[in-house]
Amino acid sequence: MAVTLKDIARRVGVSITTVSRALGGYDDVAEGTRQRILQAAREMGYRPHTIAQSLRRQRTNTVGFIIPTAGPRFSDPYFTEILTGIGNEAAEHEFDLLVSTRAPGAQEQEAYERMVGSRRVDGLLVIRTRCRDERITYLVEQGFPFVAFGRSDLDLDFPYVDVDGTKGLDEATQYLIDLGHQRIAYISAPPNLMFAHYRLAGYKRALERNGLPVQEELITTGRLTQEDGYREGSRLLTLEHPPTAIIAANDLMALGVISAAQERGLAVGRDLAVIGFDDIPLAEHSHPPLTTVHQPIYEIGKMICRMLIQLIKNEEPVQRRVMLEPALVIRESSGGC
Amino acid sequence: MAVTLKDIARRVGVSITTVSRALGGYDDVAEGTRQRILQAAREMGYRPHTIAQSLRRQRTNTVGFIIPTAGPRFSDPYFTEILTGIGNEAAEHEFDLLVSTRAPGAQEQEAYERMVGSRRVDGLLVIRTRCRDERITYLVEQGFPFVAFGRSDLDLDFPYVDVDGTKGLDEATQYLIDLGHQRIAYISAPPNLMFAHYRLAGYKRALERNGLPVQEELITTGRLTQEDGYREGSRLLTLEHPPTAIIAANDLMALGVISAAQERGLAVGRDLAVIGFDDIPLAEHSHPPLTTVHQPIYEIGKMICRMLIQLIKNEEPVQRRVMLEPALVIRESSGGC
DNA sequence: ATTATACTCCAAAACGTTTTGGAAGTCAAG
DNA sequence: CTTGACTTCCAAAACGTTTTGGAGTATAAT
Repeated sequence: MAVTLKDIARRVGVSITTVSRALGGYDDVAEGTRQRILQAAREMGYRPHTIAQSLRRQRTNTVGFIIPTAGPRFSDPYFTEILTGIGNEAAEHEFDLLVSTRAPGAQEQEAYERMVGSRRVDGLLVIRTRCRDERITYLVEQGFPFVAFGRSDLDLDFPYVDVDGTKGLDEATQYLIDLGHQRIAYISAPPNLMFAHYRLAGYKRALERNGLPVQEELITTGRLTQEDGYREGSRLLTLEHPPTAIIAANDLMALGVISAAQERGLAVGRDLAVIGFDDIPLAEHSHPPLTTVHQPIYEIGKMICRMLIQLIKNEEPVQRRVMLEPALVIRESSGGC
Repeated sequence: MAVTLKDIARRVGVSITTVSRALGGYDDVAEGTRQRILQAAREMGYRPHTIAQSLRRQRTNTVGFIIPTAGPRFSDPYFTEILTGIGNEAAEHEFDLLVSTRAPGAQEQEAYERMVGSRRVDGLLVIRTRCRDERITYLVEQGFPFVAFGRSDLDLDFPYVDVDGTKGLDEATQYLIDLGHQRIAYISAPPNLMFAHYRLAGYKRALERNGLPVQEELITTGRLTQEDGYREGSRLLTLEHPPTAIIAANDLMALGVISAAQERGLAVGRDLAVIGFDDIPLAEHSHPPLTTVHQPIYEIGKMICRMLIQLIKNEEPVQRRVMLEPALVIRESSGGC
């Protein structure tokens, strides 16, 4: 059986209270007693019973994270990276991480209600914010602590971190225009995702600023998978007047585009420029290496987790809205280097 | 404030016990009373306090999963997929999932001790078993329920699921030999990983069976990243007598090899055959599509999670050792189709 | 010698459940 | 009218902590 405060108390010949206070570092226990207690605890291999602590303190020291998956064979490396960030930061603060994996929809909403209602976690992390995001409405309504990765179109005040996707796509587009490209296609993200709009806006803004037409036939949408990138890339390349450059809303789709181009015998970087977004590790070692808009995914994971924990502990006034600058990382897939 | 059994009891005019029993579905509460209680619970939005339940029942209904990461920018899609499997299966059984992310080493061991000692989880999932795996020794020693993905070289009896890597690599190698390849290189995994040995053994077995020499210069090792695949691939291709085929211990490295080959102007599938292992979704849509040894990662995640939950509930006699057959998926990267 | 001040300690309550071991009440059978 | 068997209910203990509000004792100040 696991050893409890009671066991230590009995062995040292002292009350449970005193053991608790000695271990808790309070100064109302004599130095000698404290030593005997610490020693006994060590010898007996005492570990506090987290569940009991949580119940009593009304604090679980746990953050929740519901990963919005897309089907069973879901394997976006993006999520591993952000999860690593979140997990490592949580560990640093001695917080645990409760994870759920649910595809967006009713079951996902239920998962949120479960986590909030059952009081298993002190706060939640929301990623990939959506238009009229019900998760956010719900959490704000419940007054439940959370931090989001991504802004919202709801008129609600909540803490978030985001990357300026408009700027990122503007820069990427401008870079291609500067290289002389006139027909630049864009594979956008599902329109219910907030970032889809920001990035699309950046693309359009750059075109317009340079007096280039925004052509509907060059704008398409994919579900952020490599497969969709491949499919949409193929479509674009078989257009009567195919684009000379393709930007994808994320790296995975950009990699799909590269496959599509290579299958057609095009040399990516020479015959066709390709740019992605995210800068997942895969991007650096693709062939050719992918030009992409870098966002510090791991750091963002750490950051939102840190902010949430601050919020929970209501420590120092948290910076509630963090906007990060993306950076265009130029590699070979865009040519011109 | 959250509503408790006490609140319902007061409102319905009945004891806490009765409320608990009504909600728990016991048959010692009158039908009328039960209805009034259920109704009140619904109206008041009652949600059981999981922590309190756990404390009382001495069961957390939570499984733990410590992801062995490799550095901050860790983003192996393999882990997202297995996590999705685990998470979805857990949800089906109304179990929660507590995740930690730790690089192998002292901190990882501590994470295990924390999870076990603090009694926050009812069982653990161990993946990527290692030689003389301390995690396994520890868990067996503690008598703590767990299920592993991967066998062990320890003389211990524990439940696991594994894929026959020897067979997988044997088949892959044989396939290349049948295509006429004589110089087949192999990029192995870090030797502390159990699967590294099984796969390597399969490679050697096939060579020997066919009377081909096992050449040290054609066997190398990478840390399972695309980067290492690229590096080792480059090295192999600049050998005086370069191989005509390269097998990598996982898909990510195989993708790195493809990059290395293409950079040298080799047409993968024609000038060089490449085969991976895992069959991550990325493999299907690379260019050219990657021939690889398929293992059902998502299903394995579900399976080990299901087995663990059975173990915890000590339901039906669990099948303790599951060995899955891998299947060679032939795509273009290996040529010959 | 009294009072004040530290210093150590602890009993008991509380967190929200589940479970045990009856206590009432009702009803049919003897 | 008793007895026994059901049915329906509940008080209290327990799970392992933390925290509150003192109690007791020794020491210092008056």
